[in-house]
Amino acid sequence: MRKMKEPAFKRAEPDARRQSLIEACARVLGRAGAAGASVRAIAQEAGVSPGLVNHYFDGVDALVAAAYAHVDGMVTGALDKAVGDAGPDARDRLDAFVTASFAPDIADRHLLATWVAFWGLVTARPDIARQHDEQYAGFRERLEGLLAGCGVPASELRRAAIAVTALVDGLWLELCLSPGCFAVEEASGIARRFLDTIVPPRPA
Amino acid sequence: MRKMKEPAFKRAEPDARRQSLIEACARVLGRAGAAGASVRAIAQEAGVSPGLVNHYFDGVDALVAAAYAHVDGMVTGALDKAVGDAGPDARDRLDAFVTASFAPDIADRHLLATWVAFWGLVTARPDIARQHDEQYAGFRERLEGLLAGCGVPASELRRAAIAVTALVDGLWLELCLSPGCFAVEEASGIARRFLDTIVPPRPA
DNA sequence: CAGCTTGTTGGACGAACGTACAACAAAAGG
DNA sequence: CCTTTTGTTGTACGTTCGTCCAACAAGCTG
Repeated sequence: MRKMKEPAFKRAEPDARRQSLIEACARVLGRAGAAGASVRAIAQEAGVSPGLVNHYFDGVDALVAAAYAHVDGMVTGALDKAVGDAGPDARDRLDAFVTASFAPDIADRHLLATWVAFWGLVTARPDIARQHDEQYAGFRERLEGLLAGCGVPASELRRAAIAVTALVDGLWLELCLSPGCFAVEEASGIARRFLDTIVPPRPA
Repeated sequence: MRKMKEPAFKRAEPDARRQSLIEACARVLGRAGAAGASVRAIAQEAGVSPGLVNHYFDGVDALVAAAYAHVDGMVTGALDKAVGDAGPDARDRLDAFVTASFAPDIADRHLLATWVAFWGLVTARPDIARQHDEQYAGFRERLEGLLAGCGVPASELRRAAIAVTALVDGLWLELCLSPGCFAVEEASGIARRFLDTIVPPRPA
């Protein structure tokens, strides 16, 4: 039997390699927290040599920021899908949005780890603080659209979006940190009842 | 002039020394984040030699946990003082509680850093997760007392406390992360309006 | 003042870190 | 098949980390 010399490694498209590093970073963060997210650990998780991390990213911080953006995009995608599946009714779509925020794969400790690692960088690094501002504004903008569809007047839109975002985030955070404290159904129930107080009742 | 030989160091009561290390840890966390909170940095901040940290705490994690407990105690104290200063009316006391949660020295980036560092440990360490559960339960219990005083029925007390805690925490978190996004007055206004929806109106 | 207790020091040690770079090899082009 | 390109490797370097512990000295006791 002829010995086939297998390639020692495979080249990848730069974007694909970046993506695999980002996902490896998110996995390491979920498993070992920010303290364990070293260049070596991430490279090993991605199955590449340590040198590649610095070849694609300017240090671990930039990689964590990219991982945050990636996870944020996944969450946004999941929420958008939930809204799309909810049908045409505006209030149903809004309810689907907040309910999906507490789905098991969203309100998850491993996802929280990426968020926490990112928050840890916001304090010290102005450029990352700006990234947070932008992504947060995007989240609120999306929510404002759903609220407007439910008849929330434009003058109250901003305030309502801030409030709903805060409540959902607070519930989501506590759900991740203390999963046994209250149930997912309680969280979405609380959020929906809150929506009742800021969304005009449906026309009969 | 006689040269007085000053002592090279001063002994301290164990509790006082622990306290000074805890406060130094909180300051370092606020300045440099969890990444910069090394044994050496904390010891230097406290003005002692590095060896003392391991003499009083089992590693940096335990010190961070103690710093979290300390900061949490300070926040609790500030909120209690605000409630005490609010007078006898139950609703005034409840309003004071949530308003004080957004005071400049509470909704502060430097305080958030301690929280974030602690949250980063919750994921990986069961004992620290338990500590979080306990302190969070304490916060909610306190809030339940205020809500009960306002006439919230016992059957809804738990749900209401979870909801208010989540909203306040969500607003507080965003206020720390993006101070320019909305004002403190907006946050407390949102929280108070929410309280109107779960607290029975005052008797005329 | 001498002796004892122990809080405190400060450096030694190995491990792990981020960084940088020369060598290598996979894939593409001629 | 040879050459070129460049994604990838692996290592070496200096730094910083947490841990440990023998030596030191502050302050109490007698």
